[in-house]
Amino acid sequence: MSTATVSRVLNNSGAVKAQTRRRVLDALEASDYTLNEVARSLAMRHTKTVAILTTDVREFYYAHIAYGIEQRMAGAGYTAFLCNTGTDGARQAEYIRAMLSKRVSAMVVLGSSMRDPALITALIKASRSVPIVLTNANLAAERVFCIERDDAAGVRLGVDRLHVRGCRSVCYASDFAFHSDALKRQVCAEACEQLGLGHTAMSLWDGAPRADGYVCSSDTVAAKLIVALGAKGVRVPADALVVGYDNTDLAQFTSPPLTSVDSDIAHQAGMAAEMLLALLEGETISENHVLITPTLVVRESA
Amino acid sequence: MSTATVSRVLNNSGAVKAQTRRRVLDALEASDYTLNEVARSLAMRHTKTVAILTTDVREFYYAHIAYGIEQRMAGAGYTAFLCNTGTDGARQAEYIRAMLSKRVSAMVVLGSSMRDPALITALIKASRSVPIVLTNANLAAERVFCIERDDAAGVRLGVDRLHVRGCRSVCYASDFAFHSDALKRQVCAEACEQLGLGHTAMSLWDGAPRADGYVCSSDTVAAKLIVALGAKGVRVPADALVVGYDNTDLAQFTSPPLTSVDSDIAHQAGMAAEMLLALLEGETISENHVLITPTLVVRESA
DNA sequence: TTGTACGCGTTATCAA
DNA sequence: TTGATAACGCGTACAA
Repeated sequence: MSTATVSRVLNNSGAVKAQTRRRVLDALEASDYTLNEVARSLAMRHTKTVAILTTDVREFYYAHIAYGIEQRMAGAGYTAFLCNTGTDGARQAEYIRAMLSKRVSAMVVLGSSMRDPALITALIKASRSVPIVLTNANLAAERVFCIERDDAAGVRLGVDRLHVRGCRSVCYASDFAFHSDALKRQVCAEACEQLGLGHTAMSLWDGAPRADGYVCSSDTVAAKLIVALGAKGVRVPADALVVGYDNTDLAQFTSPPLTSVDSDIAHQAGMAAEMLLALLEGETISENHVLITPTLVVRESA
Repeated sequence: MSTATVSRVLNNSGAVKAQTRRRVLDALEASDYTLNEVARSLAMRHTKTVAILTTDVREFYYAHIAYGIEQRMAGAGYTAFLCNTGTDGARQAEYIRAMLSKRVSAMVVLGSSMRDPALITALIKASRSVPIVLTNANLAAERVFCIERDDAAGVRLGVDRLHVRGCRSVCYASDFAFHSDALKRQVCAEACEQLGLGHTAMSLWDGAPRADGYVCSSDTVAAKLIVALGAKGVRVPADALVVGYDNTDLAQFTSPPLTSVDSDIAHQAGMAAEMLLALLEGETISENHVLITPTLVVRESA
């Protein structure tokens, strides 16, 4: 009963006589022994863990992606660390260093604006030692892989819908909480111009400018907008049309229910996980930037 | 430059000459060295990690608690594992064993029905080696600590409100997705009886029985109910009153906005984290069952 | 103030 | 088929 033999039965590695195997198994049972993964990790030089970094899991969108990734990785024998980094670059870099110290096998970061230099340098430094996948973010670096939903296409879907329904002027409504807002807003303006539509943008807190169609940055914004509009006597969809974004549960519960851009979160999480797994298998993937095309789910608000 | 000296500057332990310290620091800088926490963990026999086990982070409630716990623990130097266990006891037990192998310093499990024997035995076995805190769950065991919101009080708050507003018959509405439903339903019935109110219960899918007041198991259920009621020509709050539960973001966006039972999630997460921390400090806490008293946030639906 | 040497619980190599 | 034994990278007595 040497440690070597025990290790062999635990890992089904090497050859061991059926009789001794039984003996070991029994002894293990009796002594409520639990394998020490940290020792194993040290010896094997890998931990079978992934770091999930998000600004805030309380966000519907991130909670769903985090869930999808954790589940898929768990199926492959990996365990997930959860990091709520907030939006401060220094803090995010701190988390990244911590995860590197923990020797995670890979990292995935959900939807951070890639603007803060502290974050960026930490990320590309990290990319030298572990595979990194970004979702809803874009960073051009050799060994970091990005999965983005195609927000340009998503916004265009919304504008087209408003156009088809006869709107004359559309407004991009947002609380500008996310880095994706800048792009969306711009795309919205361009699409309107192409279609000959009037265009404005608003922050929710500014009070609504006059428009007969609204493309919102999220369902939450859309819901708030409908309430705000209602308070001014503007009824949806009779007087104005509203398109939400993300097609969350909320879209079913507003009145009227929201027409919303759906970006297939589950699919996105799945892609991220598969990419992670492929990278961990050592596969070399050539395309390090994939775009997810959204669809429009039509309900009553537009 | 021996490993011992390096270790000393890294941990500020022992005495080391300022000059050598500088020399070590410079060398570290130059060689982009990253401390190996797994080796340290093995040597120190603790990992500074907590396991957060939840059935599903996509649930608003659990995402918020997980967030709160992760943040507080991170502040204390701990890292969090995220486990989406689902509701199957065997699978939950599997996750618990895995976390034990990873040598987590503590575990917190969010809102699982403590009915499955596989879960229970795994949990009390685990409690022999690490501190365990349960939130929204109840398990009488020596070294397991529970934090529960007082659902009895919460439901009573709702029923009282309906009573005060003049309802004659109330219905407990739920999709019966959670283990807490059984208790809530029963409490609702008792409260109604005490007040001389008619009482029924319904699953959302059964079609609404006739009542002029509804206490719901969640805001989501309340939102669905309002829509279903509307389809039958029953207007809220004119024809019937509806009370939601959890006071989530959703409560602001339904029409009418929901009166909802608020259980102060942030507070609950805070308590869980503090308790965890106290336990990790080796403090012996006598009361292993604390109840959080909810309040009623009044809006327009009741 | 610094360095040497051992232990933490595994896996892996090599003899037996 | 099995058992010593050397890593893995860190803290830490203990000695220098």
